[in-house]
Amino acid sequence: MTPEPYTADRQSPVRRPASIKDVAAAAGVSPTTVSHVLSGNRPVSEETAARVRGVVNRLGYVPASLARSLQAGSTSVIGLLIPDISNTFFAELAKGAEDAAHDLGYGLILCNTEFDADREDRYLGMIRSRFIDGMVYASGSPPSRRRLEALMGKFPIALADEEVEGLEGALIATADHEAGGRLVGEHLRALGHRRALMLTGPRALMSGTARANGFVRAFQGEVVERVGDFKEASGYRLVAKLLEKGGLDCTAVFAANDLMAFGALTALREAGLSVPEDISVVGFDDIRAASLAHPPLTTVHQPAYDVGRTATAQLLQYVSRGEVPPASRHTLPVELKVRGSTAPADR
Amino acid sequence: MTPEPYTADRQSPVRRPASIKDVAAAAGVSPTTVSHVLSGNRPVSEETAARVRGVVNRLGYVPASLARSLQAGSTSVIGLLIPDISNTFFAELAKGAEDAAHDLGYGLILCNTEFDADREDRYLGMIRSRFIDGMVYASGSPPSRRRLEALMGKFPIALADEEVEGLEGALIATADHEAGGRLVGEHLRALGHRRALMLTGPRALMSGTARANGFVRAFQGEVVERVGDFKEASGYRLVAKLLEKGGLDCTAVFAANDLMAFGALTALREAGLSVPEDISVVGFDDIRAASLAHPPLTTVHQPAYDVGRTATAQLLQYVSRGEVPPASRHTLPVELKVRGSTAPADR
DNA sequence: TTGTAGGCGTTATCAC
DNA sequence: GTGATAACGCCTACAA
Repeated sequence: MTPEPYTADRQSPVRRPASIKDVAAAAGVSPTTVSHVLSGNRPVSEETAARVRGVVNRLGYVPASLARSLQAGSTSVIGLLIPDISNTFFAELAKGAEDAAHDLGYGLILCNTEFDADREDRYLGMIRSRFIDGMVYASGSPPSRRRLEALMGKFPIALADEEVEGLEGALIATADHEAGGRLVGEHLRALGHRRALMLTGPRALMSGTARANGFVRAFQGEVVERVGDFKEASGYRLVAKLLEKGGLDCTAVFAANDLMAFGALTALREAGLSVPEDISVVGFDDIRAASLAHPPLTTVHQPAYDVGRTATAQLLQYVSRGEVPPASRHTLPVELKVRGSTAPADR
Repeated sequence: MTPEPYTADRQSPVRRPASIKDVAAAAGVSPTTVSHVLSGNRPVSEETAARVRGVVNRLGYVPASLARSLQAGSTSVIGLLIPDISNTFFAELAKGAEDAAHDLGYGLILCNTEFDADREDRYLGMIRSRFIDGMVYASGSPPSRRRLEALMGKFPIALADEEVEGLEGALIATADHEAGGRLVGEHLRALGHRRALMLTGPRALMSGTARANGFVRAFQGEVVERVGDFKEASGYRLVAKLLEKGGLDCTAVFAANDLMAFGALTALREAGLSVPEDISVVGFDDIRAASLAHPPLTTVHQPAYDVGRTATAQLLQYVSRGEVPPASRHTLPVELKVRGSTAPADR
């Protein structure tokens, strides 16, 4: 780099953008004044201000946010960590988070991990290196727990829709998973089901445990459990494997989320079983495709948008004051959506 | 703020994070040495290095990315602008972009605009203020064109899956929209349809124009056109309104994307029409819900992941050299997925 | 093998 | 109403 700023003007090499000094020099004032014209932080004579604004426009000057943030000690940007961007449940959650952030003048960065620990690490690095001021954590890859633990307390983090086992003292906003499980249990029991297959998510997640507890308690029947990973493929695989080994021996399936329920649906269909005549299927989340599917999926509606919005608003309340958030919990109500995938167990 | 860094140790106020100076002082070396121990940019005696690393761990030192970026002149982060995060088409595109970015050591920020011009502006501001090194633009809100035009050429921007009318000299990666339209036209014609309703996206988008051109040319029948906005609700509204006014007078509907096709499906069902018996429906994109829906939707499969990946890889090729990308175009193949929502037009 | 000094672009403090 | 100066935290010539 030569010390002459405005020399290189060929094609490709990006010209060095104008800095506040360039503007000041061109306007015949000090950088201080330029800064104040732009921020309005102190009075500037109208004449000077007009001249400065002219130069700003002519040079296309835009303050470097990096320098500004470095000096301010914060970036006014937070992150939202989610495991699977193509699950529309998280998309809705993200919308809530985005709206809450924008309301308070913060930017929101969406961080998608694909359930990948390395990727999660990379994104968490953004908060450790203070590229972002805080993080809403809506992911749930189990191996991340220890890392999370080390981070919380040092950096502003809020948990959305998910709790991590053993992690306490956190700021948490979740749906009422236990109630959701209970609603499903009661529904299936009322339909006469007495033996159900439960497809869960990874063990370390409290949301899953809470759902399972609520379900088992209310169902009061036999429950076969299989552990999956929230992906459609795992719902398919678990059911297909049981089918191979001589049948499900159940009249109902309760999947940890709608995606896994879709996988189960496909496996059942391929095995020649009809839903809900031969077997009932229930999901969790109530994503858009649930009502579109055939048959329309009975599922538990989670207020995804509100969960995202609440977690983010809570977090920002502390971030904006430069404080680490205290423990606090917000539990949002859920609702059972009875659709076409469940029916009485009399055959 | 008192000048003593390590005093405040109460509860909430976040303690000032350790800086390179703190580490240097604690290890009895200069900041330069700490920097080099961490970067490996010049040899450091093993003894010193070990001591420094010890202090780094003890203090939990993480270099401030802002300061690093300010000095380096780039952040190694790029953005991806999309209009609708809950459309899984964009989710897939984002995955491709994310993979390409990570492969080259770049971070990717997902920017969701909800088709909102203000929000798009905010996010484009990140590139003007150099918070990010470049942007993959996969949005398509028409009013943004003038802004985009001003930005391209000054900042590294690539267009993914979308071209904006009149915007030339850009780096572009899209699916073959025209071929997609043609495939649909041929398919419907072969089924005996002669009069079709075409639900388009906003006019300013070239992708829609290309699809329409391909369709009209291959269909060789009468085409009624209605302009929508890519949202499910608009597909519903347009069809419902025509139905109210005395029927569609068409045997087939070609929607600009799957979401609008779903909306059309709902409106038709509510009017007591069956698909495909009474009327055929075709979408575009082939999102996950398309094959799940009832009936499964005939649609054009776009290689969303590859579009995102290609656009991003192309962009980064120039960003990493500090160059503004030249004009170039990559057109990716599409594929017609014939499913249950289309049938012969003989009734 | 290590240290000193300057600069990245801003804003806050202090002085006039 | 306006300016000089320092500081945010880092990297990297240049020097020893």
